[in-house]
Amino acid sequence: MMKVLIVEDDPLHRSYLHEAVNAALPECDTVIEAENGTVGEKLARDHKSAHIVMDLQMASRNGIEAARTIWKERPETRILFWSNYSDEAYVRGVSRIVPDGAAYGYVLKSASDERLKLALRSIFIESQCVIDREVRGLQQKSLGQTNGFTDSEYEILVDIALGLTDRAIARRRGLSLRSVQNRLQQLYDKLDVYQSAGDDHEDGRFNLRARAVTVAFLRKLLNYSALERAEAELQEWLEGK
Amino acid sequence: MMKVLIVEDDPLHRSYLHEAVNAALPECDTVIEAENGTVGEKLARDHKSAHIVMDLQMASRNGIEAARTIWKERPETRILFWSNYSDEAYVRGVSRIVPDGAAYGYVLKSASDERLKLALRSIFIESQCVIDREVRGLQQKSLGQTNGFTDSEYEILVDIALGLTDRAIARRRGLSLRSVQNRLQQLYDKLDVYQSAGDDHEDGRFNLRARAVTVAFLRKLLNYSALERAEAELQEWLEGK
DNA sequence: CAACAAGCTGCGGGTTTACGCAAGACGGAG
DNA sequence: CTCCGTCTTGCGTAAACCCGCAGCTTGTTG
Repeated sequence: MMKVLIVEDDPLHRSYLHEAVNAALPECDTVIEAENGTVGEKLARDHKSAHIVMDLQMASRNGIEAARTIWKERPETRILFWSNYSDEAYVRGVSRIVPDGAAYGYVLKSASDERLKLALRSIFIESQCVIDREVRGLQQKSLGQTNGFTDSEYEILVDIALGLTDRAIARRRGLSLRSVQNRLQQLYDKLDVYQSAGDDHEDGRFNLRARAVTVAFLRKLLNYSALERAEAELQEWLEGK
Repeated sequence: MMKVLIVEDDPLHRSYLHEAVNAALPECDTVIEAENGTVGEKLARDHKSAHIVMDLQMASRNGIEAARTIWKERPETRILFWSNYSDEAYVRGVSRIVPDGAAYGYVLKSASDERLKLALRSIFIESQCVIDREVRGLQQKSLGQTNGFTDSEYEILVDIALGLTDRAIARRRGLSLRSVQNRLQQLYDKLDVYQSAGDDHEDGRFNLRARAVTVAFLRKLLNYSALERAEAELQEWLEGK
């Protein structure tokens, strides 16, 4: 006897998931559906669901936000994230909110039926973590600093993406002005903002700060949902003086 | 006797479209499918298709790019854009590439079956333009300057989003440095970058340039695909000295 | 403990931005 | 033709940004 909650805003994908759950989990007797994050949170609370399949990238409230509040209330909830993309921004976002020892999964929508069903069983029955191969790669790269970004660099990146000044960042992160600028330089380095800047002549130069943000976007280090979340956090911080 | 080409990367949506086309257009005897923009372009060329349903936002080559090259080769092609979102960036992108007098449509994926079928018939049979109500609103707002952005403002926005310096923009657009900065100020005005900057104390100020880009992103004036296109154009311009 | 890498911080200066002020240029309304 | 609004441009200034140099604090390793 098991209950599964599906949070996904595309009706086609939702019904596909519904079928997949039925096929993969005969022991599941109830499937409920939510068409966005807000409803998802509410249903999770009402039904005390312990098994959730969650889309990232929904209009009303994205999957990461929803998962965060759900996990905050009930950290043992098992969540399978089912996403179109493997942007580093998503991967980072998810791995930042997963509670210690929680079982979760990250499967791409492009995965085969078979893989999806396997993941469903592994996570919901066996309480194992299942991370899509492709996603795994990113995770490795971003945690091991080889060619990846440390948390502090990522933090700085987000801050300039939000449009904060050096001074504001310094205040927010409790650093001196110079330290902030140091981190910026590291960031510029890693993002290769210089090469594209210099080219050959010192002709068409870039504004490093703005360019860094763009490059990060193009490399999927940032995306809309990450920005949205960061902006919300920023507003929160601004309230708290 | 009619041929329809479907360009869409999500298999679920693709087969849904296939069915919808069959149901709405009995006079259509052949339906071909492409799973990304690159393949789409090729098939369109090979089959000389005059009727296309096109997703925006695909991994390999996005719908706007594909549509552009297709229309360049055969401007009388009828294209129905079928998209998840109505970002201003998409709407603007589409309306920039549609040839004079061409029949095209823009329908959201959230539209009902009925509306999709109606749009298919209107465009492919009657050669009429069909624009989703919601999208229409944006279009109006963005062309009429009320509360919207002029082309020159939008141009500047893209340029700073790309990370160009004032000087570089001036060269690229054939303006003086000061003119560029004027336009920037207009832009900052319209994007309301000041209010959020000043707040109450002149304490936590924003970097206007970076902030403008973020705000534009959050308001869907820009999105990944627009950035991608702009970046490609920029590189092209850099080549041409 | 000594040695060393990594990160924080202040100082100083060259460059880029943001923007007020004001003088032309252009185009439509009266 | 004249008046007026919009757009462009130059000049000048205060602020913000980019960054090399150098002194300090840490945590790590032999």
